[in-house]
Amino acid sequence: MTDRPHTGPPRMADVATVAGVSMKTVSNVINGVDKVSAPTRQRVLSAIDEIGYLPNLSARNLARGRAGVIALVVPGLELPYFASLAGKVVEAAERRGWLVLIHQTGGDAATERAALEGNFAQRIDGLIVSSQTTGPEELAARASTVPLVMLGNRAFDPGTPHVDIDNHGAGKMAVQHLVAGGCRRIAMIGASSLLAPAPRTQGFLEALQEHGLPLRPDLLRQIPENTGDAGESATEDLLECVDELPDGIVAITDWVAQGVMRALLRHEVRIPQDVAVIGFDDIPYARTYYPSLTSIAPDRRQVAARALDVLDRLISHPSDRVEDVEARAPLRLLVRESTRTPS
Amino acid sequence: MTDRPHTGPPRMADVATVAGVSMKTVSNVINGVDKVSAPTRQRVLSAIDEIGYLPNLSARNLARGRAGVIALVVPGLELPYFASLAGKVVEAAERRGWLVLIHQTGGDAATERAALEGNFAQRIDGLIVSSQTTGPEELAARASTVPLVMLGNRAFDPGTPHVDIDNHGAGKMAVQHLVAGGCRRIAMIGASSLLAPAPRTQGFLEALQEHGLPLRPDLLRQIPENTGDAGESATEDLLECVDELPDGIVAITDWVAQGVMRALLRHEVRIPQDVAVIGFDDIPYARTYYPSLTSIAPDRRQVAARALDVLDRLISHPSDRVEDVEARAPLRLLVRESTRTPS
DNA sequence: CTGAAAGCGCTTACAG
DNA sequence: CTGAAAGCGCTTACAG
Repeated sequence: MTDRPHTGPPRMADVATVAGVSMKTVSNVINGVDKVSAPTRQRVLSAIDEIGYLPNLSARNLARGRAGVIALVVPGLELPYFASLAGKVVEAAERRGWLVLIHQTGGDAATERAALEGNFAQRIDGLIVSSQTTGPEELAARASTVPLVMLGNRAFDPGTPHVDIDNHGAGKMAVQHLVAGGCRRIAMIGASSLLAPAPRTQGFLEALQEHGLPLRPDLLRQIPENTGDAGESATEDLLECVDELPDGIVAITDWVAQGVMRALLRHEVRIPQDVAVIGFDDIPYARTYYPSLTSIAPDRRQVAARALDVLDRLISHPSDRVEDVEARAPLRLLVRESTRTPS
Repeated sequence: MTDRPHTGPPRMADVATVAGVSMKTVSNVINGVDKVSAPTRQRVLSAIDEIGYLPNLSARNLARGRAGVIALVVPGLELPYFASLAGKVVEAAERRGWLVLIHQTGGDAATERAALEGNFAQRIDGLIVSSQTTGPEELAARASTVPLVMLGNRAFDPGTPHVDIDNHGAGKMAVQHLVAGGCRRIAMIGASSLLAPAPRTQGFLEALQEHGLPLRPDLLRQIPENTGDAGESATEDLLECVDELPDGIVAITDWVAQGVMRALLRHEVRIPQDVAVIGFDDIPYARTYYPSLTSIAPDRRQVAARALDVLDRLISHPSDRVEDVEARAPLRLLVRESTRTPS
């Protein structure tokens, strides 16, 4: 052990002493700024290893004028979808040297607005927001200049950096899968208004048409919020009001789908024999429901990685044109017990 | 707007200028160290408000010799139990001025060991570990001196700071609830070995005895890991091997309970009419299963708050006696559809 | 209570 | 490529 005239954890100066170089060189090796000759580089790396040096990020960030922290704003980690997403974001951020401040709004609009403005207990360098309630209006009203990336399936103005999935395609994909399994009367729980159909509903409608299936307005149900409870009561309602049962149900999210399945099971409707059910998001528990739930979802790891790519870019080059900073994650269909496969 | 000879976000020096005091006084007001006269204090607070000052935590932490970061080590945010726990820890930490580095081990033993040693990409001031796999042996082998608080239902050596629930009491409570609902043949999925029963199993056994119910070894099932799959196959096994069905099942976790319910439903066993099911943890989705799951769990907010109390203490007073740093969170029984209530 | 100043451990022009 | 030094924005003895 080389003795250092210093108590406490090793500092960059200690590395420099051990390696017999200047701090500048150590810094160069660590941050890969200037070129360092291979042998020098090796000596520095050995010294780092020998004394167990770990950069002091407080000092680094102070010198760089950064916080080293990005915030992830979600309704809450109680919701498996956001929890899983947060896990992927944390991982992707760790790889890029960011620390993630997870901020839970509890779905509260005021809390969310404050978060959009970057009002946290600490300074942050950037912001990722995944929310059901933030839309174009809220974003237009934003005053903060903290770089922001939106996540999720809301429609945004063209100028908003966001990572999204192909919702139109997802809606089509759901119908196609149900039709392939033999469904002909397909309902949608959590559809948007037909007057201004959201992309997923649009895809749903388009696929019906492509397969020559009639549009039955009474099988399209709007719900006040995308929760299990809302899905359950909408399905109860559907079961009572409709003269003939649907043979397939597209639920706007997996969570809603679970409510749908609860209602069906309570009415002793068999899944998928009587009614097939498909959701979106692939929440962790979709695969452990009974029956397990077929779902359409992007690879969340990819969503997180793209969001961080975009955010990194916005932080490093604030002047980048926003048109370039949209990204779409590819979709996967995860077939499980709640739907029939083509025979 | 007061003009400042400075670009970038306002600094403490700017607050001092505006308030007409020294930086020391501003610091005193913010950190509440020395007494500051009420009028001075007011002037400082107004100045902070006026120029929108937010302390630079990198600078503060650098000066204090802290990282300002604690790590939370969990298997993964895909698991609703740990996700929910992480949410509570993040909230409790935010209130105390800590930033939480969430580290997911994926259940990997080597990754977990590295985390126990505090080997992260960044320096941390303390560590909270919630894990199914870390036990007394791993902790005894620990070399790091980074303050650590363990969370969860494992048995630890007396010297380990940890926040726990009364597992023995939880086991008893589960049986008592089932018995109150009329159950007489009670099984346990995820029991520990009878040779060295863990507290929860012990409580289970004790409660059986207190109610004069015989111990039926074939109704006690060990499982390799606490997952839905393991619970499902153990229950399948139980249903096939046993001559008479149990009328109540205690599952070691809610996740396991879900597997139990899957197996029961598949065999067209009615819940709770034929078999009542109770789990532990109150994972977010327990209440949306069909049938919704009765569960015993602590208030996770309290668990998180206590863990941070303990960790705060360990960080501030490293010499504190460890006997003082254990904490137990009170239990709640959440009665739902999967069990019968006393008639 | 207040002020001037050193120091935390980095990064980064700047001069060699 | 290297070195000496200023500066990031705080905290905290220290002298008043």
